[in-house]
Amino acid sequence: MSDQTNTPQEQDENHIIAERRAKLTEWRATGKAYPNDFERENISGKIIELYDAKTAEELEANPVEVKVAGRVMLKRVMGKASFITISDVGGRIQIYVARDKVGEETYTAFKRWDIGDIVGVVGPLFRTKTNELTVQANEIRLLSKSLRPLPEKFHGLTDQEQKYRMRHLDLIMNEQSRFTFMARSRIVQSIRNYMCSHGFLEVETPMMHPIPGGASARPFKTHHNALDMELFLRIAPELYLKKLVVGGFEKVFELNRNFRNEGMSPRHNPEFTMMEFYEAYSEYNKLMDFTEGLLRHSAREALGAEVFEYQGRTLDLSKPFDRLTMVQAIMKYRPHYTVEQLSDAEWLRQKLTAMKVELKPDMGLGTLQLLMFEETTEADLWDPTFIVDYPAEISPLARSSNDNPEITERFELFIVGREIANGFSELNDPEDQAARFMAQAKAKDAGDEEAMYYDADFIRALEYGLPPTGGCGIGIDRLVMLLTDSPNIRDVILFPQMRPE
RNA sequence: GGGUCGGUAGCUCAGCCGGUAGAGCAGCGGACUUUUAAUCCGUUGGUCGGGAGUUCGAACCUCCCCCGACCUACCA
Repeated sequence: MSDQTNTPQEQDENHIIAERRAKLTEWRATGKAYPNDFERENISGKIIELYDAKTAEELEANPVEVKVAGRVMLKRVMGKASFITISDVGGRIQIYVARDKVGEETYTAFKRWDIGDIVGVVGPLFRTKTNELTVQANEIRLLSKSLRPLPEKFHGLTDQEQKYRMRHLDLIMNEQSRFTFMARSRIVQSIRNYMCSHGFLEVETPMMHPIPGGASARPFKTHHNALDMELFLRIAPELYLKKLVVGGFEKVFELNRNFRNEGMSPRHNPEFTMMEFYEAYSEYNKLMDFTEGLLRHSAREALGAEVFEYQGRTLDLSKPFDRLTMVQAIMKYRPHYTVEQLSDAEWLRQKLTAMKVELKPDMGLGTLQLLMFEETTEADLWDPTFIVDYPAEISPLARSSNDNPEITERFELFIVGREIANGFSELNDPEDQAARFMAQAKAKDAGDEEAMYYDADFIRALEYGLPPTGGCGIGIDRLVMLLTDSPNIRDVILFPQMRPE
């Protein structure tokens, strides 16, 4: 396909692959290789669910014939009879293959098939001496030849890098990985259900933006040939979603990818999944209530529990989440600091400088408090905690507090020391928003690469009138990490970004 | 960016004080009609991540580089 694709000559070949290729050549010579006319009718897990309670006698009295297919995971040949274990989407099931049943020719061919091959089997269920529910093969066919050997059958694939680079192999070998991604699917489904059942409309807004907006982050750039224009992969859907609220879709959500051209870490992937929702006539306190409910719902759907273990430590989503300002949070977790100190910009400056935090001269009290919070407390917020009242200067899209123009009606939710969600009462005053954009544009000119652009199109939309609105984004990958006990974001992304091999 | 650990057969891993490479699984040949990581006998696989150096001799010691994991920092 592309230049990067290995040609057959370049592919790593070894004697095992050569041996399997030779078997494939034999197979081609004897008939149709890779047939697609096997009609699979049963799934292993379902068979076990339906018939595992049946005794050997019952199965003999009322034979149950099944047609199963799957990948050969284990193979035990004993002369004229063999056992194999095959794996399909429902799990694993054992097959008994006896020469007397399948015939001499098939049995001889079967003995040359390899672990990793995909086979189709037809026959009745029975119980072995050790009482394992097993399919007695009356027919067995090779459906797909595997040219590459699977990892060692007992230890499986353990190399983290290989698991990420060859997810297909990871999924073949590791039950845990299959479980994680099935759980991810259930979590995403449960979020959709929750949103839809609360009257939200799911929408899709552009991934390619002429002006990247809605967050403070560096974007990926691309180019549209026909329009001969620069485009950016979106860093957030926020501005488009608010336009939809202007348009009268009062409750909308979008569950999809964002792209940020920044560092990678166990908690950051360049493309990640976010669920953003907006609700007219809501505000940040109501959003926090709703977000709590949503997280409990997905925990129940995914795990059946609101209290569970994360990385060996209990995580309890059932209790009401703490709601603290940054100063309150610092004082709760670092009681040796006083309100007076934390309200004193000069004191904070000195303290932060001593902690080797880089400060800019124009940083206000709120930003200094935020830095202090990040430095001392953020990582310790294991139990779910909403941090509220973010400084206006770093929240250019959020509505200012009615009591104090320096702070906004904004929250971030922290769980196990990580940011999981970010929400606020939306800034719906077009003139205020225009002024905030101006300040951002100025910061960008001054060299702040993450500052926002002035988005005239968005201002024009606000000028038609955005109702009072609350909006929130939830990091889906990080939520899935919590609910699947995964320590690394790459464990919950099927094909995480990797350096080229 | 910094720190720690690692890269040896297709896979999982040993390899001590420097003496030129091992096991299990997989593969190949053989035995075996109820096995469970089947077992038993025999057997084929290696640019020891790459390069330079020290040495009579390097998987092992030194230096440089590449790749990865984890921690940390940065970045949201």
